[in-house]
Amino acid sequence: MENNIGWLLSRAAFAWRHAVDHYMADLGLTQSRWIAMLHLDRTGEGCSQKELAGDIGIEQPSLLRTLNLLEEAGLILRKPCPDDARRKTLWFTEKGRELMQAVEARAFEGRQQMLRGLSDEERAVFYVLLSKVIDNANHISTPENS
Amino acid sequence: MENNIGWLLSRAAFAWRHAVDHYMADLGLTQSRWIAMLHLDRTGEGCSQKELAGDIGIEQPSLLRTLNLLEEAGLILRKPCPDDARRKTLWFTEKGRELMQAVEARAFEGRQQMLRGLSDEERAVFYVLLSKVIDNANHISTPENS
DNA sequence: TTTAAATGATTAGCATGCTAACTAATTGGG
DNA sequence: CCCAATTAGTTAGCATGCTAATCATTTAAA
Repeated sequence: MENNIGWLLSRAAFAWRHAVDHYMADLGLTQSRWIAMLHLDRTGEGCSQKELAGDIGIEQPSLLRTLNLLEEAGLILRKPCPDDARRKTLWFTEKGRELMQAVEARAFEGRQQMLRGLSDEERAVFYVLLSKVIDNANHISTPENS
Repeated sequence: MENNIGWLLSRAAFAWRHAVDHYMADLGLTQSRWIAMLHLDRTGEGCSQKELAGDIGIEQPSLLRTLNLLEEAGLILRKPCPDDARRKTLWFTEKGRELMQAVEARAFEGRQQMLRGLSDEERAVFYVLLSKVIDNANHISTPENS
């Protein structure tokens, strides 16, 4: 029933988030938070909020709320940027850096669970299909022509 | 990069919703609203809020907010159920029923756009993959073992 | 029959994502 | 050199989904 694919897609995304949250629960992290942490590690400490938001693929205000919570939780720090007074740079606290190990492990574990029963080939196909849908969506708002 | 599938999944779902909203914009309906309307049509007028929520696959409070908005917009009505004073039955208004035609057409159009470039076979595979992921997610909360 | 358990609707509040609009700081063009 | 345009961060508020808890009604058990 292809007229349910859109709905199925949103349910799958929700289910995935829910499942991963389950894996992270005892670390006290929700998905948006550990995603922000993983990306901060990948992008590199000292980056700006805008850079991090860009790398994650969300808008600045969306990230900002999450960063506030991570900062309150004592996992990250914001420091002024010496070169540009508008910018703030992002850093892990000791506590935050220690948590990363566990986060990485849980993320891996959760991902394996969610993709259980899918062959390597199926995973690759899944990746491609999702990319195509996203691409189609991105080419929708602009046209207006035809 | 299979370690991005989860993320890609959530982005695809978001992109889909966004794109469909774009198609429905001039009808003044957001996704949750037209989904509720399509399902009310499918489930059948006179059903209870609980039934409709179950058919859509969301929780009652999630649906309730949407129904309030649809009612305010004059598209649906809630009537008391003669058999059971706890229940309320759901009905389209004239205006709501008329809108359905357009909604159906737009939903079809949007879906085709989002699945553009995917063969029938790919669509089928996509459906199966999404179902598997959802199934995996549903079997995660329970274990706690091993 | 009288009271406890179950059920439908609601309310309250969390977790995300977004866009729009505002502030402060930097950059660039005249 | 000064004011306009751009940029980073932030605030405000919408759109969804959820769980937990409350209220009223119905059902079931003692």
